[in-house]
Amino acid sequence: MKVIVAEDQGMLRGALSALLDLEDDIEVIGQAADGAEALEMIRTLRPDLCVMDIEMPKMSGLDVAEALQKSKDPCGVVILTTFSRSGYFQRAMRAGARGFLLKDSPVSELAAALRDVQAGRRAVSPELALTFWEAENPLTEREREVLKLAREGLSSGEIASRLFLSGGTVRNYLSEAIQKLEAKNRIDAIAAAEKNGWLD
Amino acid sequence: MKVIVAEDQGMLRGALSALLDLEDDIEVIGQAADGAEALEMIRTLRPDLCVMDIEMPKMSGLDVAEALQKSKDPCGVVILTTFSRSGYFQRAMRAGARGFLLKDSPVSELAAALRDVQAGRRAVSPELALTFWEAENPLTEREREVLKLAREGLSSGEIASRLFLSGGTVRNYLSEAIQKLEAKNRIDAIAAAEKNGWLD
DNA sequence: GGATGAAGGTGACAATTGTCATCCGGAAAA
DNA sequence: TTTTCCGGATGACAATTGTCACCTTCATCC
Repeated sequence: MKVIVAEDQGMLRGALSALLDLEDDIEVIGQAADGAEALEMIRTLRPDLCVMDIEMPKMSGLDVAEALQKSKDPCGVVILTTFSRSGYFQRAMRAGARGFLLKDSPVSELAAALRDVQAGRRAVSPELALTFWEAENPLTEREREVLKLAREGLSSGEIASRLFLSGGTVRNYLSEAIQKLEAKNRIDAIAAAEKNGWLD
Repeated sequence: MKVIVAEDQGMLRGALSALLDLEDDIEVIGQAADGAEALEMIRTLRPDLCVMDIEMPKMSGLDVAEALQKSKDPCGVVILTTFSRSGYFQRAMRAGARGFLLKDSPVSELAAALRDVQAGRRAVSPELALTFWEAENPLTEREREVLKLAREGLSSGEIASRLFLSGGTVRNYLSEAIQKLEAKNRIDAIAAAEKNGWLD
């Protein structure tokens, strides 16, 4: 089967490609260093599968999966990620990903996952099956937006003018987010949201 | 030459070990998933070199390098890291590391670096040579300590009682840190310090 | 000894942040 | 149509955070 490897960290991308290529039934026909490049490559090279990192520049792996789904591209997606965050997993499943495994698994498991997916089965790291039951993202669009700007170190006032709101409203959203996440202040809230993959 | 690979992310650790082992002159005699395990392994297996990640559980790669230096262990250290942070680089050099490269380099470069170091030369990613000239950590011990607690989402008051200081003093340290780092507030300061590897 | 300066420590004050009660407008239910 | 509900929005208030001018201690240099 023909696969593409999309992963921004050069060493892992190269190592993974080399090892997968050693397998008799797998041929790596392309390597992408960011999401946009991956999408482009899938559309021109038409691989059977794509091994996709989530955290990448330009477009995240999840963005790419969603784009493929929208354009009804037949290329199967196997997500490969460092973090077992419930938000990531849920979004990946909704975006039609057929495999989801952690970068902690050995390469042999990745190869096995590729074969499973190619055969029409799903492949999910056991650690992640549990994640399925975890909480949904409790933040509204607005709250997420404000929290993301706060993460960049902006003050409430700056966030307000960036979003054309009053300062009070911004503080209000932050306050709601803090309570929903059971945090003590905005820093705590940012950490809590990130841990679950609820920002981005 | 006999080497050990210390890296917490399973997939990269396995892939790297497999590929290095394919080289005629390199033999991977051990793999460690955290710093403590790496140190233990170096002392019992006595490899020529160790490929060492920085961010690992229990002991960071830099902690291990420092421990080896203190005990005058002859094992050479090649640091392998995601981030080009000046603080990391400077600390690694002081700890006697002989190689320092980014996880963006291809595996072939890692193999070349191992040979260079084994031959008594240094091996440093070109991106990092510049880093040598970058700013030293401007934060005092106290400021770093306070900033690290702030990063966990603690309020000034909580930090104060944790360190047996008055609230005012803590705010004072944070204020100094904010100014030294040219940040707008504590969140910004935390981000700036982390970017340079000045916390930990 | 006395001057100098660096690092740690303090409280007063101003600015920013977090909380709350409340308001508004549109969609869904009655 | 009226009612109810809910997300979005607001300003008043209190708590927390950031700044500043000023002490203290202790080592260093004349």
